Amino acid sequence: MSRPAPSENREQRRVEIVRAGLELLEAGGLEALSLRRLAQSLGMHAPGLYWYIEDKQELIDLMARAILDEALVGDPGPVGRQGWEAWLTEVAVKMRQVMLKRRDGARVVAGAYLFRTEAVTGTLETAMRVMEADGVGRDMALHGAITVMRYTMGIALDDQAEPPKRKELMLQRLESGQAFVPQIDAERYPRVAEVMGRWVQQVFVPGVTPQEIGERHLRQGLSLVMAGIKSVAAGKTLATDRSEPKAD
Amino acid sequence: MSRPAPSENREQRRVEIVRAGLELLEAGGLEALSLRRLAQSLGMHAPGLYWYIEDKQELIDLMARAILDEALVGDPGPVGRQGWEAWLTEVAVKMRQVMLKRRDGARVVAGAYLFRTEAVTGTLETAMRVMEADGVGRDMALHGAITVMRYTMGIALDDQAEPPKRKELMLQRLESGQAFVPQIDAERYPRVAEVMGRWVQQVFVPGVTPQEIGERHLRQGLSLVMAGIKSVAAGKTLATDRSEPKAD
DNA sequence: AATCTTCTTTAACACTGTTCAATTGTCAAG
DNA sequence: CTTGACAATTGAACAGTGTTAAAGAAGATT
Repeated sequence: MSRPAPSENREQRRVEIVRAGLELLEAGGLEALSLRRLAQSLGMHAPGLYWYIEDKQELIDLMARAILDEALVGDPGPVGRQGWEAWLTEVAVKMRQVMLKRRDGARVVAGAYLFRTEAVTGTLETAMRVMEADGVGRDMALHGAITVMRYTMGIALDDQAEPPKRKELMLQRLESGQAFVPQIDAERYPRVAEVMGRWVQQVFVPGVTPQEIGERHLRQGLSLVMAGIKSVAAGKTLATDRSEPKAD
Repeated sequence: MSRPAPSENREQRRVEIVRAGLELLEAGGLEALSLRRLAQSLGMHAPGLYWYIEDKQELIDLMARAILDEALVGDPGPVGRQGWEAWLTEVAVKMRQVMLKRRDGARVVAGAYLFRTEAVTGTLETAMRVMEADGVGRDMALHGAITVMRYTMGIALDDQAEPPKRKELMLQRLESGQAFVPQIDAERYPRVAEVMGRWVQQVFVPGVTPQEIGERHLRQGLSLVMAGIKSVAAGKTLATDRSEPKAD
């Protein structure tokens, strides 16, 4: 009945709440993250949470920050002979990883207005430093780094968007060993059907998890973006351009 | 009391429901999209909707499809001397536009598992056709086109992620003519702060709407991706690589 | 005239986030 | 010791959500 520890620090309890929230998320996805359930898992009742957080939205923001921090905080930047390309790629892969680790993790991060986190800013700064040292222009550097992160977000979201129903159906077809024809009309869309069909084959390569396939896809998309950065930076076609992403 | 028209086609009513849903979305965002409100706007009661849709999720899927169709259906492909680069860019811009037109439109599209829509497949097919004709390899073409779309999704989401609170605060500062220092620690993140500060200035250029700024940003990000595609396609460094995005 | 099918409503269930007043436990001052 | 003040928590309630089950109305079919 009586909570015995009133001397605890508030901030400390806050991170405990966030941690519990993340556990709930990991277990049951976003829809399982209700304040009552969260409170119960902490041995208290829902309204009590409002002493620590303003909103459910604030809780989600904090959770999003925690997720991103897990990937970004303490990153040393490129090590040894590692170029900014390889490093940025690894950072993106790590971001994807921590988001996909939790069910709906990507949605949580996307739902919060995340891109002004301390950790993200730090990573951007590091990226700019090493890119500038490599001859990439200032604006181009920041612009490129932001592009990389946004692309990573987009792809992670898409990775997790697949609703459970469809996932089950896929597994069923896979187990029953069916021919697995992707539902693409080969008559009308021959090119897409052909390539998709070929890609789908590779899902069956044993020993390769869907995780790895998604990661490989991310890496390939990133290689496009990176190549674009280098190519444009070398040609200086964008250098005189004033780029202006959303301000805050 | 009594609905007089029983001879209506079910599919027809379905699209009416979707249209009403989109209107509701446009007016009040995702949180205003409740089944009761939707039913009321159609002159019926919430449970009646379940004769037409399975789920609220299905409704959202249909709405997402409708939004994307608005941007993609009937697109003629590159016209005249327009190259695939310029065309794909316009397609992406249009996608962003129809999503941002509705409040939370991007979130709706992202929430549905959208990337197997007929319209999207058609656009991918067209993209592949023109890109192949320009010497881009098959896999590279599809991969590049998908990358463009995913990046567009990511950026649209970010555009709409800004919570109302923060938007108000920004407007307040803007109106009060304050110095508008972006909350970035210039000591620790000098590069980011410098460039961001410069970018933010441009928000004040009169006659330029936030819409246009966001669009310009999208175009710039896309130019990176496009440059990447061309550069990699020319160098063939990815040609022998087996790219394998998520299968379905 | 009775049955079947297609829609629609009423009532209810189990939830949700959130607010408000009342209540505890703890420590310091009178 | 008692009295407040304060931090932390509870119970009850509100307005709303998606969803289900059963009942009802209207036409078409038999």
